[in-house]
Amino acid sequence: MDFSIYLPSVSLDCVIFSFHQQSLKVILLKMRGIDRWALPGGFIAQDQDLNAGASEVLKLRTGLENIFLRQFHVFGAQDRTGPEHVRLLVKQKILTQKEATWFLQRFISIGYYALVNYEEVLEPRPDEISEACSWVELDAVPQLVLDHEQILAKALEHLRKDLHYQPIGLNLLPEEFTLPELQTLYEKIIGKKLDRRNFRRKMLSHKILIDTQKRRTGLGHKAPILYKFDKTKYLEALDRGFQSSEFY
Amino acid sequence: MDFSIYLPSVSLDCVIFSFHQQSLKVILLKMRGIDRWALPGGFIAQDQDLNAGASEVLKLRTGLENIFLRQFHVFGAQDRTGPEHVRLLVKQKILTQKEATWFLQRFISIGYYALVNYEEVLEPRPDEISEACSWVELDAVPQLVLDHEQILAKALEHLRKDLHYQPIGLNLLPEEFTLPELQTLYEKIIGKKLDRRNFRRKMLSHKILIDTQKRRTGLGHKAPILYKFDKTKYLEALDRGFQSSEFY
DNA sequence: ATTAGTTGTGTCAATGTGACACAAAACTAT
DNA sequence: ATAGTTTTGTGTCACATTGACACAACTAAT
Repeated sequence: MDFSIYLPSVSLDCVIFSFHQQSLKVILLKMRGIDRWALPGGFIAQDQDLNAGASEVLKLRTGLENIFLRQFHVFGAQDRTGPEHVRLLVKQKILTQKEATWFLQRFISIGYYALVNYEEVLEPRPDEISEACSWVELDAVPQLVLDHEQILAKALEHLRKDLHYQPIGLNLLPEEFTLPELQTLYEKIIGKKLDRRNFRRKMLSHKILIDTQKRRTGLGHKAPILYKFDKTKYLEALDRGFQSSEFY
Repeated sequence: MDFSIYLPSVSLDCVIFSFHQQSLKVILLKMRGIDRWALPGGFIAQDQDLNAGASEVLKLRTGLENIFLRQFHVFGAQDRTGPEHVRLLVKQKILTQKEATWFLQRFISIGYYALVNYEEVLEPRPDEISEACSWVELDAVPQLVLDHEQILAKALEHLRKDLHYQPIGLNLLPEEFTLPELQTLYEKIIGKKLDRRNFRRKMLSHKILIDTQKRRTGLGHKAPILYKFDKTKYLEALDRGFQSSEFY
């Protein structure tokens, strides 16, 4: 592997969220030779835009393109990377000496979070230095390498904040979904239960949902209405941001 | 100047805001040999934390320490930097050939914004490749180099958003200030006029202001009350963030 | 003293929020 | 079929917040 095509000192890490079976999940990679997991990451080619680099990482791991992807923070502590793991990988001949030199640099890492549709991701794909790649439930995240736990926590924090301004769900839910499902998504993100009736009222007030006139059956109780997003209005809300009173 | 102490590929730019004579200002540097201005920026030493690097830039330009400073975005377009200006500086012998090599790298730039008290900044200080450094009114910003206009615009956008969650003013206003002054600050940031009475009501409801029992006189009209921030509550509000209803 | 310009306080209607109750629908077990 | 279980859709009501105002009080200049 030739790393000279990449910008030195700069890496990026992606927190890839999805929502499946009523729980929030992220993609993690199991590192070789160490009992720790990591966020999928990568580097930026010399001739590549930063955001394009992030898209590439995403494509590599999920096979998806044109996904909701957002920069949220740069992690730049001087001691955020450590040589131990790299040395181990050399000893186990997973990395060559030359490759190790690259990884032993000091990196700052640009954190991105992505929102993807679980169903559309066929099989998360690992890279050279990891032996597995899979979806992990947010409240069952194992020990991570380096500062990746901080990165994950910060991503969630930003996602939570962004919820105040923006609609969410288009990228995380299937084409059609019920309001209770959307509510669960919100609850998982903000970490607390919401009142059904108030949630419905507020959500419908945004006028970004379309009643498909269909219902989800087979659940052993009253069949909830299937909605889909009004994409035009959704995207409009996404960059205009909703609510906010006279000033804040 | 020896640049080998710095991390390659990485630079940072600071949008330093202050509020003076009822208007928002930023510090800009007049570039040598070209009729353009730039945001104060810098690089990160190999053994320095990223945020420490930003603090250092701030200290260098304003003389201030412990200032409100926040990362807001990374600018990483492949073509965001250009060789023309650097070549000119070499021709004019402002930069040596070796120094030029450093500047001709591709950089990603981490954007920071800072909020400082105008009064406490003695005299903004220029660097080697700039001939002047001064406060410029936000609506009188001249042509800037590279993508600095975008950086400035994005900084303002973030400042505006952050206003929704956070108190502001402690870093921008003098120790004591009047409510109309605070209101003008808000108006300049969000770019529109606010209703005096509603502004006062909302601001006081946050309970972060202390009535100093003094008034500002000499204005030719009713003397407004001087307030100061309750620092404890202010800082608490800063990291807890105020308002936000049941979910968003 | 009068005037001009602003500030502090208060009111009121409209809207939004939080806390609830109840009936309707779909499946299950009998 | 019928009754029971569960969860959904709808609606109400008190309370808080918001946006749009009117008025009196105060300071300096004339």
